[in-house]
Amino acid sequence: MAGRESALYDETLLPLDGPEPGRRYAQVIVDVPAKQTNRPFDYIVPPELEAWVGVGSRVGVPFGPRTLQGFVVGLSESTGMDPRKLKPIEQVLDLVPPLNPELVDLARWMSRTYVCHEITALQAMIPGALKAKYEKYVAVAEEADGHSAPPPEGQALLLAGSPEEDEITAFVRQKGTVPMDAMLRRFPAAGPLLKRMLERGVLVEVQTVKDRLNAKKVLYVEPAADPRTLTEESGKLAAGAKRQKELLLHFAAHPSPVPLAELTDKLNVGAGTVKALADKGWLTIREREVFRDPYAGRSFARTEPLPLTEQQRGAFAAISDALGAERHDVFLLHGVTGSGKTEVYLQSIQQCLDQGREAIVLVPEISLTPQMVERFKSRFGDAVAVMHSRLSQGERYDEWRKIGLKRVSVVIGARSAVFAPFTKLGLIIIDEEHESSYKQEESPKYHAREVAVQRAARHGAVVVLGSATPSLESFARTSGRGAPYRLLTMADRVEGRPLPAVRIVDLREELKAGNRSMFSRGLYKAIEERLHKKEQTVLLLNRRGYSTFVMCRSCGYVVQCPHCDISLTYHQVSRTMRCHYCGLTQPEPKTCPSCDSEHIRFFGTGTQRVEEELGKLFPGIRVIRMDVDTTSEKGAHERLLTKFRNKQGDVLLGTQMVAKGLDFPDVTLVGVIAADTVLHLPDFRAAEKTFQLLTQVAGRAGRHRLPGEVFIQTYTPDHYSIEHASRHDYGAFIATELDSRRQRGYPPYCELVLVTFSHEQVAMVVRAAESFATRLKEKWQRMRTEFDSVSGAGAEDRYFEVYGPVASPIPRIKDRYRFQCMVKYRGDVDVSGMLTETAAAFDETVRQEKLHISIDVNPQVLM
DNA sequence: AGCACGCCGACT
DNA sequence: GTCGGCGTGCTC
Repeated sequence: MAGRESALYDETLLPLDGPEPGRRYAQVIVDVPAKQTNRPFDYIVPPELEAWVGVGSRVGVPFGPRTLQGFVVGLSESTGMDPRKLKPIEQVLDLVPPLNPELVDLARWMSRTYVCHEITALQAMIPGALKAKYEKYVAVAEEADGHSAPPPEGQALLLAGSPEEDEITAFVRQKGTVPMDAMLRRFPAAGPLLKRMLERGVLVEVQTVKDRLNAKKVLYVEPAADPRTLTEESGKLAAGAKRQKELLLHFAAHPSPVPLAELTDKLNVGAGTVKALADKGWLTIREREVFRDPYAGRSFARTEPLPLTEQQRGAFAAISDALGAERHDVFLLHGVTGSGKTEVYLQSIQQCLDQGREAIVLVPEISLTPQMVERFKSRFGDAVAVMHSRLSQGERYDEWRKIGLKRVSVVIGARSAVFAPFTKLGLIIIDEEHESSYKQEESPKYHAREVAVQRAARHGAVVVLGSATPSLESFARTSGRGAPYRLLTMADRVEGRPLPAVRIVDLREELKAGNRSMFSRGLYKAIEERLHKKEQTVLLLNRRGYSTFVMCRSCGYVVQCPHCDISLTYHQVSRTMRCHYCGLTQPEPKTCPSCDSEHIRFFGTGTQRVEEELGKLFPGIRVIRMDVDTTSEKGAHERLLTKFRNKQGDVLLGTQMVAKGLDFPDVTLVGVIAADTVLHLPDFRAAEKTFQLLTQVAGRAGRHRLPGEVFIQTYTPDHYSIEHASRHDYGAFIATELDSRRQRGYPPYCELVLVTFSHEQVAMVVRAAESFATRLKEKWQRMRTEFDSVSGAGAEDRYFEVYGPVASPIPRIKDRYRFQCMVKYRGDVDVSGMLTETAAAFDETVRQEKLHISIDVNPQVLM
C-alpha cells in the first residue's frame, strides 16, 4: 500500500494575505440553483476566519433555516445591507481556496453565455469530491446552545415527556450529536415523535456542510526525541527487545518520518513494536495527508525534444513567437494524421514552462490513453498532473490539489481540465479540437474550446487548437478580414510516410453480385491476407449491440422502449433488449409482442454481430471488441488496447473509440463496415462528422514502417464527405461543406441555440414551447425597433429567427415528451440575455408543473 | 430549493 | 366558527 502514495502533502499552509482591509464582508453565491438565488448574498467575515477567506473560497453559510455551501465571489469593506442583519460565515471548507478570482469571473461569463445559474458554473469547475453534501444532526437543546432552553410558558408540566421521549433525550444527550438517519435507524417508529420534539425545542436540528471525501491519510512514525536520547534509551531496553532497539537506532540515524506500512515492510517489525515505543513516548504515530498517485511506482524514461521537420518548425516558430511576447493568440494547427502535432505541443509547453508559466493540455476523454500520458510524463516528469474520468474520485481530487499547491505546472486532461486553477497560465492546447466531447451536454452546457479562449484572453495566453480535420467553425475563423484565429498547416506525415490508400466499396454492387454478407469481397480478402501475414486490422462500426432493431415480419411491429420513442437494441451476450437512452433492459421476445407470430427478426448490424460473423468467416480469429459495453469497467479500455498492442488480437473491432489517436505499428488495414451510419442522422453536421470519422480512422493505418490500406464500405459512394475523405482532401471537403452550410443557413454562417422543453404531458409541453417561441419573437421585434431607431453600425448584418416548436427527433425519453425550438442568429444580438429573460417568465411553471427547459448555446447534437 | 406567510373551501 | 389547500415571496 505504502508504495502507491508519492509526494508528501506537508505543505506549510500559511494564511492568505494576512489581515488587510477590504475583507470585512464577503459576497457569496449559495448552492441553490434557482433564479431568485442567482445573485451574491452578503456575509460577515468573522475576524478569526479573515485570513482564510479569499475570492474563490468554499464556505458554509447560514441561509434561511439551513446551512449551505457557497463560493466567495467578492470581498469588501462595506455592504449595501444593514450590517446588523448580516450573518457570519460559519466555516471555511478548504485550507487553500479551490478557485481563484479569475475563475470566479469566468463562472460569471459562463452563466451569462450559456444561460445557467452562477452556482452551476462554479460547481463545474471543481472536482466532484468537493460537491456539497449536507448532514443533519440532532442534539439536545440546552447542550446545543450551551445554556438551558426556556420551557414554553405554561407547558412546563407537559415537558416532562413520555418514557419514549425520555429514552430519546437520554440517547442523544449521551452521544452529543446524532446524525438524523442514525436516529431513525435507532428509533424506527419515532419519526413523528422526533418531529414534535424538534417543534417544541426539546431537540434541535443542526445542519452542516460536509465534504464528500477527505484527503487520504496514512499513519506516519517519527521520533519523539533527539537522536542522542534515542540511542541512550535503546541501551536501556530489556535484552529481549531486539526489534525495539533496532527501531530506535533506525530513528536515531534517520530522524525523518516514515509511513508505518513501510516500516513494518522494510524493517520487518510488527506494528505492535512501534506501538510499544510510542506508548513509552519515544516515537510518535501521526496521521499525515498523502496524494493518491495513480501513476506512482511507474517510471517514465525521460525523453528529449526531437528534431523538428520543416513544417513542424514553421508551426512552432509562430507559437513560440506569441508565447515569447506573452500575446493572446489562437492558432489552428491543421496537421494530417501522423504529421507530428504532439511534438509541436511538447516543445511549446517546454517554452511556456521555461518562461515560468503554466500549461493545460486538453485531449478527448477517449484518447487519454496511458500511451498519451506517457508522452507527457516522460518529457515533463512530476510537473504533470493527469485528470480524467477513469480516475477514482479521490485520485482526481488529489491531482487537483497538486495544482492549487503549485506542485505541478502542466495539466493534461479531458474537458473539465480547462478549469485547472492555475494562476500564471501561458498556454492551452486542445488536441483533436473538432471532437464533440469538448461540449458538455449537461448544464452548464459549455464548450471547452470557447472557455479556453476566454481564459487565455484573461491571462494573455496562447491557445493551440490541433486537428487533422478541424471543425468548420474553427476553420472559418482563420480566414477573412480580422480573422480571430491563425492557421498553421502541416500537410505531410513525418519521415515522408505516405497516407494510406483508401478504397471505397459500393455495397449496392456487392449485393448485385450476390454478396449479402456484411463484408465486401475486397475487405474479406484483405482481412484474410492480414491474418496470413500476421499483421493487424482495425474495424470500425459506429453502432454497438447486436442489432439495431427487432421487427416482426408478420405484422411489422418494431420492439420499442415503453418509456422512450426509440427502438430497442438487441444485445446478444446477455440475450436482452436494451434502450440506449434510458438504460431499460428486458428479455428478448420469443414471439411478436403484438401478434404473437414467431417470425420475429433482427435487423441492422451492431458490433456484437460483426464479432460473431468474423468468428464464422475466419475460424480461430482473435477479435478484441471495444465499445461502451466492453469498456465500462475501470481500466478495461486500457487493458483491451494493451492486449491488441501485444498482438494478442488480430482484429480490433469497435465503435468510434477505435478511430481516435491510436498508434499501433502493425496495423496495416482499416475497414469501415458502414460509412453511412452517421451520414443519415438528422444533424446538420452529419457530413462533417462522417468526413472526420473516416479521415481519423484511416489515419490509424500504416503509421510506421508498413504501408497501410483502408476500405470504406458504403451505400452512398458518391457522397462528397466519403469521396473527399478517401482522397485525404480536407480543403475540397471544407469548400463543398461551407457552401452547403451557407445555402442551408447553418454555422459557421450563423449561430444556433437549441431550446428543448420536456414534460410528462404532451399538451403542456406544446403549450409551453409555443408560448416561449411567441414571447421570444416579440422580444426580438421590440429590440429590432430599438436598433432601427439608433441605426448603429452592423445593423444590416444582424439576423434573428426562431424556428419551431417542433417535436424533437426523439419525441419522448424516460416518459417525458419533448419539443424544441431552434434560434438562428447572426451579428451583435444578446441572444443569451433574451433567452434568460424569456425563460424567467416560465420560472413558476418550471417550479410547479415540473416543466423542463433546456437551453443549449451552440449545440453539438440537435437531438 | 425549502419554508413561512397568507387568503379562500369543507368540516368538527 | 376552524383546518388546510397551495399561490407568493424571501433567504444575506
